[in-house]
Amino acid sequence: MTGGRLRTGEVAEAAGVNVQTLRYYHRRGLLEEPQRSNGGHRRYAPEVVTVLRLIKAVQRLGFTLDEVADLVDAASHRHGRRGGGLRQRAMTKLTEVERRITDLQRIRHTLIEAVDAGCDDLATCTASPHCPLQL
Amino acid sequence: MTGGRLRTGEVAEAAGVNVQTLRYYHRRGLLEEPQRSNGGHRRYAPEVVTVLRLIKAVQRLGFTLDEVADLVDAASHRHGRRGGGLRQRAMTKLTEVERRITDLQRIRHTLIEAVDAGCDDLATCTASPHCPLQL
DNA sequence: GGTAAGGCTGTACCGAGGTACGGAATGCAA
DNA sequence: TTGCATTCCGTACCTCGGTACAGCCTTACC
Repeated sequence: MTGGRLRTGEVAEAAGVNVQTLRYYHRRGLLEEPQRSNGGHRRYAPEVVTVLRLIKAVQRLGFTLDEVADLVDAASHRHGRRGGGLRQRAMTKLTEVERRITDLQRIRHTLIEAVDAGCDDLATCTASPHCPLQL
Repeated sequence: MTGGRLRTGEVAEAAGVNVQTLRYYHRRGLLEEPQRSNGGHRRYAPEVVTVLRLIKAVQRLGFTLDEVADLVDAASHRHGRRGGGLRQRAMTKLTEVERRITDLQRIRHTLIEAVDAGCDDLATCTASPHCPLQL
């Protein structure tokens, strides 16, 4: 299991990210630097593709790259009660997401009211008594 | 109704925005330039405060400043079928908002699954068969 | 008239998550 | 060995909605 190392472009393609994004993730400390060829080109172990997909999956759950870096970091050198807290972090993120949902639902109701009010013009709508925008 | 003009700081304070924001809105074409004093200081009609509050209200509904500028523009020189379409734009924005809500709800479910799965560490969680993150 | 507060302009910066560019060096196949 | 594709690195740029700063000028009040 030591052969078959991948070059930057191959990794990027396999993981569905841009080559620049890969370099950016290295700079951000999300991804550790792989081996290099004699000429300095990166030679990735194939597993990095899974790591990238994991990063993208966690990101889709609403975690920022800083949070992802933290999580990945915790996961990599977990020894004796270091690393983890994933469950706690997911719960925190969950309440954040729920708050964003209720915000958007309030916005949704206001938009529905605006559509129902039927006025088609800002100036006349805001002047009317059933304008849903409170100024 | 020609007296009582306001200076920049007074308008900003009354509308609850930063002075710089006011200038920024002028640059963006959201707000038309008011009269000036001989020395070049802006002299606002008091109505601009309402306009600012309107902008903020529309923005809270999820419209970008470009869209707000468009709306304000349409409202100001509405003559013969120009201006309007507010209802249509609100409907479009409504479907956008609804899509964001369903996205967030999907994320919410995945987070709940992750919490329920109970694994506290990325590395072990992704290796387990009931990991909710599909890579 | 003096002086402090406030306003003027242009320009730079923030954060988040990338994306693009330029010029040089490397890798790989024919 | 030649030639083209790919990668290297540093740096600049992008969006969005502002915010901050510097250096000078105006206004308002006493």
